[in-house]
Amino acid sequence: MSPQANSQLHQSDVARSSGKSGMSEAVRLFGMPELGAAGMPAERNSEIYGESEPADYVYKVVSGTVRTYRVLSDGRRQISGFHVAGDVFGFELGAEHSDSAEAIVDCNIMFVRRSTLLAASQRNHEIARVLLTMTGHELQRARDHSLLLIKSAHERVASFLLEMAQRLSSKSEIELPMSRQDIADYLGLTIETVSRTLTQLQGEAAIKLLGSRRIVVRNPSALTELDD
Amino acid sequence: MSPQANSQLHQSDVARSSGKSGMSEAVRLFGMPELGAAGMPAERNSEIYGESEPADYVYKVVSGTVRTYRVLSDGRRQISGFHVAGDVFGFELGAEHSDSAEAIVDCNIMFVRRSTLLAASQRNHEIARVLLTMTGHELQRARDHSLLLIKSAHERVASFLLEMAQRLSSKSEIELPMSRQDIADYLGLTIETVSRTLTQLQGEAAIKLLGSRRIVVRNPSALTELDD
DNA sequence: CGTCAAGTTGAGGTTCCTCAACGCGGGTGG
DNA sequence: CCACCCGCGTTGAGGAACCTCAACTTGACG
Repeated sequence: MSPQANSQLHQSDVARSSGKSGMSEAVRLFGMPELGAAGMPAERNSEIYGESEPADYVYKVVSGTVRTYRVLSDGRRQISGFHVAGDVFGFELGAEHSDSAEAIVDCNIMFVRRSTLLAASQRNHEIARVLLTMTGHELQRARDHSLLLIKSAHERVASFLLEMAQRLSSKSEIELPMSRQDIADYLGLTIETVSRTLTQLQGEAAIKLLGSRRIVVRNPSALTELDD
Repeated sequence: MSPQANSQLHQSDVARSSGKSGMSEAVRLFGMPELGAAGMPAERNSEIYGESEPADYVYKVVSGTVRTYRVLSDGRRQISGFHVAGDVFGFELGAEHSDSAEAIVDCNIMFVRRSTLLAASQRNHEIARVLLTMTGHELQRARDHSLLLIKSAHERVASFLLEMAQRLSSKSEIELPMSRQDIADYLGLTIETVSRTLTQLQGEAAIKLLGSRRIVVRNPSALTELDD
């Protein structure tokens, strides 16, 4: 599925994204009238773009959560990142996407043409700077993810919970939009190991499970010790 | 160790870097007179910059091989990349380096001030474009590295050999500049597992070991099958 | 020829995966 | 309204992959 001209949301609807600290530059970027950003809904589990499709658009999450992932020939899937409101995804340097993107829950998405963005960056230094900063942030996240993958299962789950607590909740209670399978594929573990580890963390009084997707961080320092 | 004004190599000495396909843009970048690139030697195992030091310089390998890495609090080390002649490293968006860099063998290194580079990119669209492309390449490599880390030991070692064969040799014979410990820390394995896996690959007639650092790829397709 | 770092090999242990059964909850149809 | 079903999650038992610890080998260099 590629974005069509039938943008079913008005810009005014999608412009009030949450835009957490740090990434607010990307919010401004999509708000620039010269880029002609449009909006569209993406329903749960629908594909936004696929690996090796032409990378003609760059996307921003307005609401909901998106996963980007790559699959190996034998079907193993690695989720390279979760993208929440305010996050930009799908920006590539090559002509084709190197990963796929799917909505985890019903989402609202904005998009701009990549060619428009690149052309604008030739004229506008500010846009060029934001593009570089965005790519640099992605690089940072990719490296953090690599570092995550050399840790033990306990440490990976703890790091994941801290990351999610920081990114999608202000309080200590986390509402996870993704399934155990998504978490497992992000952490390079199996769903059973993720489940067992969460149970263990609860046993250590580090967290409390309120239903499978609601988690309270009870003892953040216990998680932080596992994180670094 | 930070680069000093005492550039002990003339530009003419260091300008003839090998500059393999693709990354040749970076070569041109360091050749631009307005950037005032300078050169320096870096001897085997010496630090080029350290984690959380100010990221005042951007570097390019002229000759030799460099490792960049991060360490966890308990001493585990992850090598995020090996950098050979023509590769750029040490470019950060933040004020501080997020990894460390060391020369694996005696190297010649060029460097430019980051502030000079960023200032130049404001005036020169070509430089801005090269910076973005460079960062994008790094992003691609970081993601490939993440994907590597979810594979089995066999697959990781095979992928590593293919990567090295492609990057630092034209023939099928590879001369590895790095130790087993470096390889292990790059692949998220132990030296024993790396050693055993190489022995096994030799047993499967996929490779031939000529001394610990010289390897002949005997059956590339056997490695490629493990790679994707 | 001796020394020392680097690499290899072996034995045993730990972590995580695999396969399987069971539990829970939300939706649908009788 | 209840019963059933089905996807999702949890728990258990056993096995495979990789790690740890230790001994031995190799090769480079004085």
